[in-house]
Amino acid sequence: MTSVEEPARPNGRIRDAARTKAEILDVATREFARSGFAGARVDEIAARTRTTKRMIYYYFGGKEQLFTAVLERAYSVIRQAEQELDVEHLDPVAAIRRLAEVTFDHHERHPDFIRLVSIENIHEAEHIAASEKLGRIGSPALEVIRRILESGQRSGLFTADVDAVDLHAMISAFCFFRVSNRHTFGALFGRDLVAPDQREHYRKMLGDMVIAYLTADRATD
Amino acid sequence: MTSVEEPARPNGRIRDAARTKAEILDVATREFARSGFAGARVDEIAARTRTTKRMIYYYFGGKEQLFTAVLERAYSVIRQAEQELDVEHLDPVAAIRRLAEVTFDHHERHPDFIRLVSIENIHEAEHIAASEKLGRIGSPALEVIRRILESGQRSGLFTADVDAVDLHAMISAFCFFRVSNRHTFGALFGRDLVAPDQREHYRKMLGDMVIAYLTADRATD
DNA sequence: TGACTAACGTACTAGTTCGTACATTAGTGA
DNA sequence: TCACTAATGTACGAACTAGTACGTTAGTCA
Repeated sequence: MTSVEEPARPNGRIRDAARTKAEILDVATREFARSGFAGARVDEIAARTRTTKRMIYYYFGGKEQLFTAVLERAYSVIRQAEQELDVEHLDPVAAIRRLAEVTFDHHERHPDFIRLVSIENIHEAEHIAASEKLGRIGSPALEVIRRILESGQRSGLFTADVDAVDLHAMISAFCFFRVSNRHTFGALFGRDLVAPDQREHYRKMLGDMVIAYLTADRATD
Repeated sequence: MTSVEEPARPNGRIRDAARTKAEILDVATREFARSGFAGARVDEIAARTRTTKRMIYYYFGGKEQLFTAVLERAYSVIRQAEQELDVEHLDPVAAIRRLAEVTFDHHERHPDFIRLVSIENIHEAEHIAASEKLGRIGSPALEVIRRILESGQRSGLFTADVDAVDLHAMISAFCFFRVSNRHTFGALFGRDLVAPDQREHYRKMLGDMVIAYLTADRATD
């Protein structure tokens, strides 16, 4: 019997379900984003955790459900960011530009999220479809866009025929592509779309594009 | 010894290197696009072919090189389509719109290509980097864009500060996202971006967006 | 016509990978 | 304080998977 004051946990074993669960999700997010669903290894995820593979199955049930949980958490982060959007006090043009910039920034700051969404699309969104939390959840940004658009159209600043979901798709497309296709685009055209010194350039380009589209007088056909 | 007239090849075995190779590439394209690189199974690809797994290794060397060969062929198809682009006789506005539409149509017609590119981005374009055929190949469309832009800017129709690669990225982003993110977008917002009855709508939207951006008078900062 | 080789097929293996049976312990409430 | 359970760890197995060793045959050219 050693008289040395041992730390309270001789085996280094602490119990903290919440921490363990969160740590698994953190590591799984990185691994799935890095290697795709099939490419990610359950053993590898476990190894990068302070716990064991057993715990992944204990808490999540399996690889598939783990990926779904990763997606659910990733989407909840973006939804939270969108909820903090505060642009209603701006005039429509400034509000839309601000919204586009926030979207732009979020995509840039969360490349792992972009990769997860790309991967989920390869799997035809089957995990989203199977998730109760994610089905048809929409996004807070959509409501904001709807209100800004309406205000801008009422005042005659914006062209009348633009739909909120379409505008959201347009903004997302630009932000998403820039990050998701960074590597092939860079390899083929020799230009890094995510280079730091190009950041302001593309941020402005997005805003200019959206505003130009919204304020152009289109020939009615 | 049967006296029945056997077909010329009693074992059904015909030799045709070109056909075998092409068939492997066809099947591999579908399988990689469907399941991703790690998710695709060499045995499955072989099974869907009239030949055997042995031939995949005989002609391509391995799974990795097979994927590279699939990518090379897929890119050569789009480059060929772009080379047939004939818009130089149009005025700049019409030419850009036409170019956008051709890009739009090509993306819609080749969803497997989109998926392969998404997958290659998950792998950070390592196969493109390793391929002699694909490194920095650019695209014929770029040269076309360059010429139209120059002409439009010279005549004062277009704003001066637009770069050809950037414009190509803008057009590609819209076309690519619509196909690549079809499933997650549909699941989250309940709208199918590739629904046939929405096709003309989005095609027009892309053209309007690009022309609006190119002809807008931007406040210089 | 017969020898040579490119093209092809079969059967197998070594290593991997998801998942689980079973054992153990930390905390907690009676 | 003790029993009970949620939380955790270990060891293992069945199935899969990329890749290969070895044998065979169709076409062609000397």
